[in-house]
Amino acid sequence: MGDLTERLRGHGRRMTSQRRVVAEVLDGEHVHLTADEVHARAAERLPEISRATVYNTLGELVALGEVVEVCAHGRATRYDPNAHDPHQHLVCSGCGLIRDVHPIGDPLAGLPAGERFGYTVSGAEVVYRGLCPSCASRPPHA
Amino acid sequence: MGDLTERLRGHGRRMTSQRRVVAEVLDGEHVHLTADEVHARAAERLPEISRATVYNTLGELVALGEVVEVCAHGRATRYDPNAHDPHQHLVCSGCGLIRDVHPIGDPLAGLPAGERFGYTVSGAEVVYRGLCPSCASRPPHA
DNA sequence: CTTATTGCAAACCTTTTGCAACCTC
DNA sequence: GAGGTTGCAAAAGGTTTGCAATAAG
Repeated sequence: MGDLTERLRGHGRRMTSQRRVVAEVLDGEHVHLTADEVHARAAERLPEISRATVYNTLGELVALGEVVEVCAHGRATRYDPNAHDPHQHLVCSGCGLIRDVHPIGDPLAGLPAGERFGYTVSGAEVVYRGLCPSCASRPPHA
Repeated sequence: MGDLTERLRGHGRRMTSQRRVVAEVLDGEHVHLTADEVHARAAERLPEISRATVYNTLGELVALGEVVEVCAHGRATRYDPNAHDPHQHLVCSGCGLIRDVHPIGDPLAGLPAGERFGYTVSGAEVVYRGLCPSCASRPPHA
């Protein structure tokens, strides 16, 4: 999978230790980290790395299509390094836990030409909402 | 359609001029306004209305299921008053223009039991991405 | 009257920006 | 060396919060 590092270089970017570390953090944890979490993990290996650089690098990776932004209603944006495996997200309305899921069929198929209003449609992001097992068993009293 | 006003009262809320004005703004414009735009339009009729109150009211309407939050990658959250007509969104990657669209079939049907990981899945939000006619005709040079 | 609701202003959090120093090619 | 990158620190949104004043039921 990984080697975002290689891909960054392949796109004409200079290879710096900061970019390497950010790429390693993303390759290592296949979860959906926030920019701040990426920064924290990166800082364990490269203490002086700045938040700005983490944002820069994440932005580049997103622009290159190597990482996907997952927008989390209100909260901080999360970054999904699993960009090469087409998938969607199942988000718990209770605790926010995100799981990767693989729906059947092409989501684009559901949008007929008559509903495209002249747009050149290139993709579809689906967010399934529900309660994870642990939130479902514990009613949202509080 | 509208009358969010009635529904707010129906949910045991006190009826205030602020809530009425916010509801009217949403009922009137079936576009996807940001909280700030709602505040601006509301202030035309009720100059002293505060941003905090607009946020409060929008939050209540969302909690009551009368309005849907549309999260706009990075930019400010937009509010969709068209909550009673099940639909999805087609977003222009160039300028951010949002259109309501009605896909064929139930989006939930694409997620088989084996991909639900024990979640109680209750809904699906789909964001179709593409370029609107005007952005498609003008290459993203700049 | 009771207490939900408001307005104000300050606090918060996430993300962006300006710029000199730095390091990769 | 040249210029892409970085770190810092400040600024910029967008949204939330605390609390006294206000007004709905």
